[in-house]
Amino acid sequence: MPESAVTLKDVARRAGVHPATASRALNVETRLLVSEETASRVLAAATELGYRPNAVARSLRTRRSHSIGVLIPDLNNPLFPPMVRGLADRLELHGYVALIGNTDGDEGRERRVYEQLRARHVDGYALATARLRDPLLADAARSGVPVVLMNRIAADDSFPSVTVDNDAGVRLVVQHLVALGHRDIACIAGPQDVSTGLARYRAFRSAMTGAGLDVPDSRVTFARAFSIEEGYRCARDVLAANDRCTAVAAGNDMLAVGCYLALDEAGLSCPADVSVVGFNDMPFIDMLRPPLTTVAFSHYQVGAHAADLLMERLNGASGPAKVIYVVPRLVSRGSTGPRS
Amino acid sequence: MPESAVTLKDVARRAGVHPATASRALNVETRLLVSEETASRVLAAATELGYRPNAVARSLRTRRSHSIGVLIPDLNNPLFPPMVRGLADRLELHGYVALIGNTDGDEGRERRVYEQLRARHVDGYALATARLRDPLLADAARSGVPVVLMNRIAADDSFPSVTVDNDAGVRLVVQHLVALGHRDIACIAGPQDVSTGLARYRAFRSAMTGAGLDVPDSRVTFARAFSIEEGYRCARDVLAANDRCTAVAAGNDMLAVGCYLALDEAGLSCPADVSVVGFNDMPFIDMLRPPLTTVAFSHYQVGAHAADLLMERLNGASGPAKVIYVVPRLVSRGSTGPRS
DNA sequence: TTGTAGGCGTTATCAC
DNA sequence: GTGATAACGCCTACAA
Repeated sequence: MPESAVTLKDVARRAGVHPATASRALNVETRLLVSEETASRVLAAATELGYRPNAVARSLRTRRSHSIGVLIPDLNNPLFPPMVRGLADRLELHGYVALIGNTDGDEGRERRVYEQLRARHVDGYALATARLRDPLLADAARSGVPVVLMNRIAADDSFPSVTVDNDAGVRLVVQHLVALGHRDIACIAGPQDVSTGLARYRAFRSAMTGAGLDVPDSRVTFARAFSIEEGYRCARDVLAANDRCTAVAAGNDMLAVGCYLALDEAGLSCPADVSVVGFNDMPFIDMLRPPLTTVAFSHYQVGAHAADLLMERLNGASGPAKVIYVVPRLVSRGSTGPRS
Repeated sequence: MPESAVTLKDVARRAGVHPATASRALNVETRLLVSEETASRVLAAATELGYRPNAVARSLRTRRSHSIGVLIPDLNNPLFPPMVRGLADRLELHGYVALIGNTDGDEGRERRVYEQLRARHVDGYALATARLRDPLLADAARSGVPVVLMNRIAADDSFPSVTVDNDAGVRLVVQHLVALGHRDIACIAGPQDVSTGLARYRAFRSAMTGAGLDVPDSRVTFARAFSIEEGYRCARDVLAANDRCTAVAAGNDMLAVGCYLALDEAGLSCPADVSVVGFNDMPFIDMLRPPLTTVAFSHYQVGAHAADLLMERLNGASGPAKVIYVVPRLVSRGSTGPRS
């Protein structure tokens, strides 16, 4: 296989036409401008020479890089790889490639990666890092680059977004626990500056009220991050309050795992003493002991939908931003049982 | 506000110099060619205007894209995200960005993604997908693009590579099991067409022999993939052979997890009836029940080292290919116990 | 239907 | 030291 030094000019020469004609023949959009016969001659020459168009030169000319910047808060969180897969798979169908950046939830790093990607002239962004009020989003909006939000959405509906229906998910959680006889239910809420944290917390309060149950302040703690460590810390706090809750609704699976650790430490058994419910049904969470009851939805679909919304935008659609809510379902496993 | 349409020409005009001079002033490498005074004038103009160099145009001219293609067999496997992080973090220090492609272990897909990245003129590749004898590698070698291998290496040492020391790791495993009194040890080996599968299997045989222990064929099964499903299938086979092994050494953690399932199904307890050891110490594996005894090493470091080797190559180093072996250690957890 | 020409933004290579 | 000029590979009015 020869070096990819084969250029359009080479193909043209081989086919006995002008480079411009070769270009037209090779581009699907403009092929109809060229005679059937020369077109096939050019195509033949191209394959013979192993011609690969130079994407860089093309980008410079067309001002489209056919690449999408993707910002992920934490690629180590198993929730995100499937989302990235869904996004990248779908983008690939349209000839786009994803540039993935990890931000560690750090605002400065987020900004740096964003600018890096911008310098590479990505055609759009898919952000899984959105905070409810996010200066980065404001900038992005101003710059006019298409942006879609995954998993987390913004406070206003100005961006096309894909997220799980957090309200519905939390309702399922509370219903499940209530059906098992639980009335004293604690909440380990996620960070309140991102939509998933806030929406689930609010939904929890509202679902509890709807069930005629009280939520004293001592039964709510707020995690500063969706991490195992924070789940552990918060669960300890709740347990220390010592008001005998029989179930815990965690803001996501990571927090639930932290909760497991705290229960272990306190010598409490799950679900015999305390039931635990998570959110996300992330990979491997069913392998824990006990397997975690949680709210499931297709992470892959979130990414795939996000790609679709982005493609719409890139193709010039410009109506109001669509917000897609993926439907969740409760997966009942071993971490929840009847009230003791 | 539209894209930062501010170009080098704008900066030059504002600074009252020729674009070429502005270019020299802004490029660290060539700044010394320009007078101190004009340099600072150009820099000032650049910041005032918010100039961002156009990476695409620069690539076209310099034939360097400052991007690296990364091929991952399965991003959903928690082993890989930390490796990608290590790689990307290190690359970023040098102004490079990683384009990540997922291959699903599928050869066709792998080829497609590779070509896609090539069309984008990546400056090099980091491959975590290498088979021992890999046609893709042959092509890559011929094309002259720098390539490094992560985690899996090739049959010959012709590529700079980073991998865990599989031999040492497996020796630790066998020593550990033998010290616990086990003599009847089964092996669930990974695919033999990749280095991790083959090296660990061979090391197992050799370590067993070294310990004076026999390895009948009935105690070895070969997984067709490093997946939970295959681990389950293989473990069932081994158990069906019914020759009372008391320990299982799995080719990696995924296979070990599959082994857990088969043991559960057979009504056997781990570690009371059968001890299980994995390899990789992948994230979350310590949260299983029982927590898996396994061989640990820094996944992040593998990626980081790979980036370093790649940078060396990109900077023109051309000696024989270095192969870095990361040192493993055994992490003893709850899945191994004394021979029953 | 095909050829011509110009330029996307940057940098390398000349002169001055 | 700085300016001029010419590419890098491709696309697209416009002309023929």
